[in-house]
Amino acid sequence: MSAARTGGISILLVDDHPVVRQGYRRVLEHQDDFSVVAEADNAANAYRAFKAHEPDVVVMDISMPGASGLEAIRNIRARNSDARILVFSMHSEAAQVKAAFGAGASGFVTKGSEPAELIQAIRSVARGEHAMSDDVARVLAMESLVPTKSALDQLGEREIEILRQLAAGNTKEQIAANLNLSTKTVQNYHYLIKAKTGTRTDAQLVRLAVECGLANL
Amino acid sequence: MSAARTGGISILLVDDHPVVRQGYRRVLEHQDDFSVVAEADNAANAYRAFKAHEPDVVVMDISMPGASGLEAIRNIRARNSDARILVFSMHSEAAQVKAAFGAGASGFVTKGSEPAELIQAIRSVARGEHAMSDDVARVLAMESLVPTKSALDQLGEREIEILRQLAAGNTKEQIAANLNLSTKTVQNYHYLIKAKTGTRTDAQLVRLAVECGLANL
DNA sequence: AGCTTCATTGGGCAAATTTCCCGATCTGCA
DNA sequence: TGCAGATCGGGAAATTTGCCCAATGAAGCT
Repeated sequence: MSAARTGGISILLVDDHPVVRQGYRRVLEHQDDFSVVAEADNAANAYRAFKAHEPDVVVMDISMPGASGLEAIRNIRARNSDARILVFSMHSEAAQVKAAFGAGASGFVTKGSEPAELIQAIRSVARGEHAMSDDVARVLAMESLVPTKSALDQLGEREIEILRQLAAGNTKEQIAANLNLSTKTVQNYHYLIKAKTGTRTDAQLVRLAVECGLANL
Repeated sequence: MSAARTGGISILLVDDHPVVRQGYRRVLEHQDDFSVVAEADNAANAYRAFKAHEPDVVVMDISMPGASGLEAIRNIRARNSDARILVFSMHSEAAQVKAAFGAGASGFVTKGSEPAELIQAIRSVARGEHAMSDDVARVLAMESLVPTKSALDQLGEREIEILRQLAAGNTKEQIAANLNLSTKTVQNYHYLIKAKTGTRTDAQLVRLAVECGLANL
């Protein structure tokens, strides 16, 4: 019997790790009014499963191989603009959260949250509300206080270009040659970029670039 | 009542994501003879929990922030060389599998495996056998047939660990603190790693680490 | 036009880091 | 027993960074 028809909440789980998926399937089904009606391990299957079951809530890990989870969100919303999708992610970068909501998600909970937070968030989005876990809210709140948009918006064109090349693995000499600048200028940009983005390490810079879609690894 | 005293298997779960941990806690406890006696969310707590409970099997995700899971494995084995530790990882890179077994793990299962594989592996290591999931076995088999010249093979364990933390974005000071080394030593390793892998830039190092499954981006 | 702003380009210089070199331990192993 | 290799760190010169500065040019506003 469908949970939807009994006043409960029917759920589609999307995560590429079977054990993990199976894991929180049990956590969720421990709630009497929850019913996991389907599972999917990638974006394409998520869309198919949604069409087949039209669940009340989709709980989705967006970091999956192949097509992006964001793509899956957009596809599902394109089909049913009333779909409730709760993103369940490892990370809580402001850019990722915004991208998820921008794609049509109704909620965002990190895997670092307590199970109770996930359960509560599912109930919220099922009611049509928006929800996010505490840590996500904190990150977004910080973001809104400090006028920092997408981390890239605070960078000029040249800075972005240099960040891109740095992330690509180019040395400062190569970048200077590529852009016809002095090594010193590239060095100054490197410093400025780190200052503006609040990163300490080059590795953090690479991660930032990848997150912002500047570099693909 | 302890599962150990009733002929069952007592388990310590180590994973830094509460929901995920809670998730497979339920998967495991669904087995009548399994009993999760403790949980931990980092390497240090894992060691403490092991001392306190002396479980039959430790199921551990080795990709955790701060001190490495490999370190935790070594610590636990140093205390009780009979400890059975089953690594439960996102990745299945040959180098990482070897490092885990080298550190004293009894088994290696990826999160991409079916729950049944995890359960079976736990039973195996509890009996004192070694175990690994099918995908891990396939990777290792390939490796033994065609010795993959993974860039990691030329690196020692310490070097790999330091590379991992560098790629994660940690500063040398943080790494030194995490591993209880002098900053100078970390510096020397950083230099050595770049020399051995032929990389010039930290960004290239990050890419290398990601390619080898050492870093999750 | 006159003014302010800001992106872009680089110099300077003290402080920090990197680069190589070296030796000391501590292993495992033949 | 003795060798090879991994691990750990010191030393010193070379290089880079961190942070200051100034000059230019292009908008943009009034």
